[in-house]
Amino acid sequence: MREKRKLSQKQLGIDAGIDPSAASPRMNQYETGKHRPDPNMTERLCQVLGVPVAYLYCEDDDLARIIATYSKLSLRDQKGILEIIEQAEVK
Amino acid sequence: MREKRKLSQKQLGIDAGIDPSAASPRMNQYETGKHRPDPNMTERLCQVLGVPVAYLYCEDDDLARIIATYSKLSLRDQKGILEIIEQAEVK
DNA sequence: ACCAATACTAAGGATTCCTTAGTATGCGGT
DNA sequence: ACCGCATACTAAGGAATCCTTAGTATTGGT
Repeated sequence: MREKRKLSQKQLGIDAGIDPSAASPRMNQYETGKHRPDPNMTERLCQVLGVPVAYLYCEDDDLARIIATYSKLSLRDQKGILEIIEQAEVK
Repeated sequence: MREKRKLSQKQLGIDAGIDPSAASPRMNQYETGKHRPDPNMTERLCQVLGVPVAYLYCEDDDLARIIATYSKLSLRDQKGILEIIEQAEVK
């Protein structure tokens, strides 16, 4: 017996702390764009999905990629990136 | 005669399209955290301030700094940063 | 001290979201 | 094909949040 792979809308909401009886409609309203999650819920959904909140607010795909990648690097590598970009700034 | 340097809360709001008679209290409510701007207003405020929306949603100060700095680099330098961070990813 | 500009607060009307109830669609098992 | 269940989706009203109006407090310049 294995676990399910894909997370349903409803289950994602439940994992983010929504009452199970309300999770399905709410998540659907988010996905269809009828409503938007408030900041707290946005935070929790991102935690479940494993992406930084900032990732959701990027029109720039390259920047989105940088954010997602950066957030998974070791602290050491993160600091390295920071230094490099600050070099570029003054260059 | 020179222009003013610092942007008041109110003026920032006006520049972002808020009715001048309401700009001061609204901006203050945002700055003090009593209320939060809706997504459209967030977008406009960021445009006026010249920062990407993602910048506001960073708890991680280093990442915030990266986002702000990156967004002001030349396209050429931006691509360079992207390559470097993708190197780090697989390393 | 005075004035003007800025910062801030309270309270209610306006707007948006969340919940409840329910319908529709997709899909595996028989 | 039919049934049963899980998932996806919608409507509508109560609940929560925001925006506006009116006003007070604070700061900075002369």
